[in-house]
Amino acid sequence: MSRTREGELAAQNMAAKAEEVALLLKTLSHPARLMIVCTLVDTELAVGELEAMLELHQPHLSQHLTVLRAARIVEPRRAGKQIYYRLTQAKAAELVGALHAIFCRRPE
Amino acid sequence: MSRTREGELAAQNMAAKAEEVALLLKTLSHPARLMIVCTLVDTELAVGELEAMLELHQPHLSQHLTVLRAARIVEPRRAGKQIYYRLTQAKAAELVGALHAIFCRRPE
DNA sequence: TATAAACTATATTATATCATATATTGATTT
DNA sequence: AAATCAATATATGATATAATATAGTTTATA
Repeated sequence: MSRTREGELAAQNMAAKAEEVALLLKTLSHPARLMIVCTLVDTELAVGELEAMLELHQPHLSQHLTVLRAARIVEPRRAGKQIYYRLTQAKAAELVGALHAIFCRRPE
Repeated sequence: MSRTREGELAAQNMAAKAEEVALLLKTLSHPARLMIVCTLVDTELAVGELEAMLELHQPHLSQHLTVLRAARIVEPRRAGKQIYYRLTQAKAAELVGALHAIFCRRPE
């Protein structure tokens, strides 16, 4: 295979992967959504609990949860009047872990 | 300090940090910009080289480089007619490394 | 001054955000 | 079982921001 043809393929593979990852980053690139995902990283929480912890207005929170649900980053479970959310994507959880390690560690 | 006051502080600290990180994610959440940053992760490259590797139209690429420059993720160095770009933020580089580890590893 | 490399401006179109108002769903009381 | 309440979701609309193509501009060298 010619070198330029190889380059085209490499660019296309990279573009496909970049599109997938960029989409996830975009979904997480709002402070509220990032906080939601961070808060859910090691526990399931009801909407009302998130609301209290993050100090977000209810419809606003709900709208962001809708975005995260659509992206399949988060999944709801109904229990009576309340709806509990948890992370569903291992990769998203790993990413949050990495972000925490990079940006929230103590500066040496 | 009261428990609710503590909670407010925690929420505010988290919000401040989330805003910073979300901004970075947002800057990287476009496929072209993500590819640019990935490509620069271990080498400096001229605009023309990026153009060829990523198969992007020149003004399009240049506009994305402008965004990355404004975010101080990338820095230009002029050498004659050409302008070489390189990463300047250790944290951004670490993030790209983490993304690579999470999303580009072979599935087991 | 002509050319190559890269940047900037402009205009169009598409998306995202967020507040307010309204709807749904399940539990509780009468 | 109808009315009510509490928890959450959805709809709507106003405003802001982002993406991208085309055209024009700058800078450096030959």
